[in-house]
Amino acid sequence: MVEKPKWDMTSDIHKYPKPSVTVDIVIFTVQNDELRVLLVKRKADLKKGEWALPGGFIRLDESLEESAKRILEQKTGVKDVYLEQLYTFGDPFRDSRGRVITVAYFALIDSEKMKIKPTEEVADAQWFSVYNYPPLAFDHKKVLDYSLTRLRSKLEYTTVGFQLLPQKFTLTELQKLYEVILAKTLDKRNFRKKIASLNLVEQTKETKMEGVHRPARLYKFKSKKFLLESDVV
Amino acid sequence: MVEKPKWDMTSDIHKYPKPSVTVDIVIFTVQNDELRVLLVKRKADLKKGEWALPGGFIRLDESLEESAKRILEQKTGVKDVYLEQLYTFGDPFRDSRGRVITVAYFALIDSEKMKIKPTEEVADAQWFSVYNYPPLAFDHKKVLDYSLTRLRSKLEYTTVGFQLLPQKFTLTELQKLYEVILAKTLDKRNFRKKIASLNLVEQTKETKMEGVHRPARLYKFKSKKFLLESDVV
DNA sequence: TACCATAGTGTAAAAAAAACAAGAAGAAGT
DNA sequence: ACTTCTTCTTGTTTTTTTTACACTATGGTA
Repeated sequence: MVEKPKWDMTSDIHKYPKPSVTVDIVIFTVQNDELRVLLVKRKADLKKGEWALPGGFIRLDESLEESAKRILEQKTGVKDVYLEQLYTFGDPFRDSRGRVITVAYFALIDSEKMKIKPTEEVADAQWFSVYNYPPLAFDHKKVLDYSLTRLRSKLEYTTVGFQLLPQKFTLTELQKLYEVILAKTLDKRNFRKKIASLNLVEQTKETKMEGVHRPARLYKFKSKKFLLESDVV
Repeated sequence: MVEKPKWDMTSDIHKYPKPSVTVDIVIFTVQNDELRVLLVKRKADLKKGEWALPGGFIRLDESLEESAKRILEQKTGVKDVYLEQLYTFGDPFRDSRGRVITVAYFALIDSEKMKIKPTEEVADAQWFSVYNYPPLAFDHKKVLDYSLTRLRSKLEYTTVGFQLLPQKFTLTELQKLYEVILAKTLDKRNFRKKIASLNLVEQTKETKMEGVHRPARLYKFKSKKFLLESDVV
C-alpha cells in the first residue's frame, strides 16, 4: 500500500478563506420518447424533502471528475457513462449554510443501463420529464436549464446523442432520440442521409420487430473511441 | 451601510474538508498581428519567479465572476472587457501547497485598452505570443491550451472576436484578426460577404490611412448587446 | 392473400460556401 | 499632370450542403 502524498499545510495559501465545493450532476436519459432527468429528494438538514440534482461534497484526494463518477455511481448504480463538465456555479448566497461552489456535470445514460435496479441509496431518486419537474432546491433550476441548452447545442455538432442509445439500435430510434431532445421533427430521408455521411454507424445482421409491421434493421456504432473525438470544447 | 448577510456556520456542511479555490484568467489580445496572452511572474512563496496565468484566491463574499473581474483589474488595470468562464481544473495535486481548485476564465481585450500604462501591480506582467511563451507553473499550460481551442472554436460560430478590436476598425483589420487567431488565411471577398450577411457592422464616414495607398473605410459594431447574443453555451 | 403499419429509399430545388480577378483610390515621385 | 505604387473594394461562377418531398418494401396478422 502506497502512502498517499500530502500537501504543505504550512503554506500561506491556507490563510485564505475556503469555500465548500460540491459536484452536482444533471443525469439525462431518454425513456418513452421523453427526455428525462434524475432528481433526488433531499435528506440533509437544509431543504429536506425538496427535490434537487444529485450531488455531494468533493473529497480532497479525488479529482473533480472522480467525485462526479463516485456520486453518479452512488446515486444511480451505474458506471462508465458519458460525463462532461458543464459549468461552475458560485454565487455567494446560493446556499444559506455557507459559501458553496458547485461544479456541475452532465451525464448521459442509455435507456438500457438506466433500468438497473435502484439500491437503497437510490430509493428516493426519480426520473422526471425535463418539461415537467417539481421545484428544485438551490439554483438547480438554473443548472438544469443550462445543461439542457448545452445538450441540445452539442447534439447538433457532436455525437453525444449516441450515448443515450444501447449498443444496437434502429435508425428510427436514433432519429426519435434527436427529435425528443431537440423538440422538433426531422425528415426521415434527410436524417438517414446525414447519418450515413458521418460514417459512424454500421449495419448489423439483426433486425428488430417493434409491432405488427416490417422489422427494422439494427445498427451499431463503429467505434466507441470515435464518439468523443469531436467533443472538444 | 447594510450589514452583509452571513451563513449558518453551525451547519453540518462545514464538517466536510474544504479546498482552496482560485480564479485564473487567460487574457488574450491581438497585437502586431499576433495572438498574445498575458502572463505574470510569480511573487508568492511557491514557484517564485516562474511565469503563470494571472490569478488569485476568491473571496467568500464575491461571485466567481466578480473575483475574475477583480483579479483582471488588479493585473491589467482594465475593466469592462469580455469575460467568460472556461473550465474548472481540480486535480488533487496540481498545487503542492494544498488542494487548490481553479476556475479558469478567459478574457479578450482590444488592442487599444491593452495599451494602458502598467501600474505597480502589473509591473511584472508581460504579453507573450501564444506560440512562444516560457514554461508555466502548475497546470497552466493545460489551461492555456484549452482556452486557445475554445477561443478558436467560438470565433467560428459567435462574434467574440469583435471584442478584440477597438470601436472603429477596417474590414482588413477584422479579417486579419480572424486569420491570426485561426492561423489560416481567408478569402477577402468571401470574408466580407460573410460579415455583411451577419448584419452586425455598419460603415462610418471615416477612413483610415495606413500607408501610401488607398485608405480603408472604418466600420463600427451596430450594437454592443448584440455581440453576446450568440454566446450561449 | 389482402391488409396494416412502419421500414426503407432517390431526386430536384434552394441555399450556403468556395474559388477566383480586375478596377478604384489616395500619396508620392517625376 | 501624369505615372507608379500599394492596398481597398467589389461580383460571378462553381461546388457543396441542405431542404423539400412521395412511393415501394416487408413481415405479421386476420
